[in-house]
Amino acid sequence: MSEATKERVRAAAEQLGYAGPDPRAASLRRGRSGIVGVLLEDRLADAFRDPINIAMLDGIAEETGAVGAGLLLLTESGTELANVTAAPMDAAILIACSTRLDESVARLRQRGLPLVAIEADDIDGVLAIGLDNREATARGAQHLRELGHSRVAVVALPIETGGASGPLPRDWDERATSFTALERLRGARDVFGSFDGWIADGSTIEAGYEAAMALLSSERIPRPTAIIAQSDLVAIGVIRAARQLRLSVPEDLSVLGFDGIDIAEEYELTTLVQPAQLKGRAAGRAVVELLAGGFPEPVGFTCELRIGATTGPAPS
Amino acid sequence: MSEATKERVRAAAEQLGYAGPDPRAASLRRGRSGIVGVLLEDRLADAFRDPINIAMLDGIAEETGAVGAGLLLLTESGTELANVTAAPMDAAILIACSTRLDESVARLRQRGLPLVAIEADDIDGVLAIGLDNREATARGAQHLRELGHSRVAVVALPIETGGASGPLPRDWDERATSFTALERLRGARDVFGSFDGWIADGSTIEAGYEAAMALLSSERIPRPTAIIAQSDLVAIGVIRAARQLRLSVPEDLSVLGFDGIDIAEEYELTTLVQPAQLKGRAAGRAVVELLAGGFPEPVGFTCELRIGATTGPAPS
DNA sequence: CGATTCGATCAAATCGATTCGACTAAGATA
DNA sequence: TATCTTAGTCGAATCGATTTGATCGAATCG
Repeated sequence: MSEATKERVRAAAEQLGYAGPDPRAASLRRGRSGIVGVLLEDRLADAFRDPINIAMLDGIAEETGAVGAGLLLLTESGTELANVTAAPMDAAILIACSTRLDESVARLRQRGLPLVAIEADDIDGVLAIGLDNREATARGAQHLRELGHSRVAVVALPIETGGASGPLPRDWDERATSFTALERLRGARDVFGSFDGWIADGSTIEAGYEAAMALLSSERIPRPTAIIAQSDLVAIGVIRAARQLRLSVPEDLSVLGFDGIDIAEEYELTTLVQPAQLKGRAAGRAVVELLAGGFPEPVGFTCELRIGATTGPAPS
Repeated sequence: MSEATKERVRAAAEQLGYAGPDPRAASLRRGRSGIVGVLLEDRLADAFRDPINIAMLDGIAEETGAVGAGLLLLTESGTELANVTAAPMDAAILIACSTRLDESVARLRQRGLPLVAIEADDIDGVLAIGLDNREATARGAQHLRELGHSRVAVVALPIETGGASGPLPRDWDERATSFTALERLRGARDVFGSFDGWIADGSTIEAGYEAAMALLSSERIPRPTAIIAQSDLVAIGVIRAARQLRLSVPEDLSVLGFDGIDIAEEYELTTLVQPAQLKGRAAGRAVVELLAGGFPEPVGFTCELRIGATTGPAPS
């Protein structure tokens, strides 16, 4: 096209007040909107309070951003089911969703969207990005056992959406719908058989504090010598509760975390370090491949046990 | 419609493999996609590292989610300019964007989208959600002056996109494009006239630590008796650097923060508490109103000076 | 009983970019 | 010179839901 013509077109567009090609029309015709949905279980503030989720999201953004796709945040709460149905996205990434029963996931599948799930049950047609939650927790538990601990308690992440915090029910294996929490519980059981536990209100320091207070000052159950926390934030809360109760860590109480977030290093937390950003990147890359018509393989990541200063020999 | 007909339709849809109404087509016809864009200056991981942004985003989500709109995350980096142009959104919220010159903002305006800017220069047709950055900083600075400080230094947030960390240039008033950093610098100038300063690498503890190390161990400039940090995270970094250098806070060095994030309370930080979530809510509500054809008013929020344990009388 | 109205049903036009096919013109080759 | 490419233009069909206007039947009212 000649430069003069270009200019003439530009001028005409200007005069007519043409605001540029309408993305809506383009996406209808092309069948692509350039949007990848990210479905989060929690409400936004909760989801982003945990550095793990942020790292994952960042990994996702890195890969999807590279092909010019935007990230649409979707939460399952309330009226937003409409959102899941009506959002013009090309694919979706499910983060920590209870995929088994969930209605929104069903809708997404029904729409025929390529789906990638991070840490979820295997589902037909949904590409899984996994983490060895169970084995990793077992490894951490084994570490505690080797230190002589036998009376351990678990502070679990919420095991079902909308569930309240409180003592971990005996039948958690049947009741839990949150995949990650469930797998980590199983890992603890693999080593210790049965144990007491408390469900925290989320992956936050405060929730960990509350839970540990309940566990450590209960008259109903004997005080554990070690606590397996299902996240580092929770573990930090546990440590604070112990301090509050004048228990020293690790002399009186050993604390095991999960995640390996930055702040855990300051506390010299013994924890299971997971590659959160890589997980996100893998999910992002999988989505990109799926959209390009490829057939990406499921990916599984493993955690590394990092021994810090919060676990020690069981008190005699 | 009769129940029988309904069922017949449903069956037919099932048989034809109809995947539900196509949101792309609906959004073309209706002229609405149900998506609100959120334009962030930083890359995602940086933006979400600061609890302030998360709180804001949560506030936004609360209001936009209530009308069934999803949030599309957009960053200005690299190839994503295409994104800003091609994303099918109904409106956009600009967070901490350098609105004056920015190309992406120009594109958004050109597209005729309703725009809401949080903490930005006034622009025609862009609804402003403001914060009294300048006055609040001045109030904090005044507090320091009343404590007898005269040699203060500022650790500033990045004053331009892509700018490196380093000493604060004398001509910051002309060079800065980041509205928030600029206003807070002006607030400090209102009270102290001139001062030394260092530009941090972002709103993180590490960046604050680096900056304070540079400021406090410099041989070029006399050691300040107080440091004005432009965010709480930075302030915490400053405190750590002071500790590292065996300076006690507030005896040897007073530290003033900004934001009032949760973690600041643990440090008993003297800081300017801003209503971050309200800011987000206001922006969200404004967008909703704009989309409904209303004419919302600009909103301005104010910070509250919370005096903690990190500021004290200047050493004699 | 005829006329009016209300509701339901259906066909057609619309949103705006993209893509496909046809057609034209200019240049290259036999 | 005639034919065949190649490039470039242009009109028309398409994506799929929504909305409007028209048509029809039934029920109500005078």
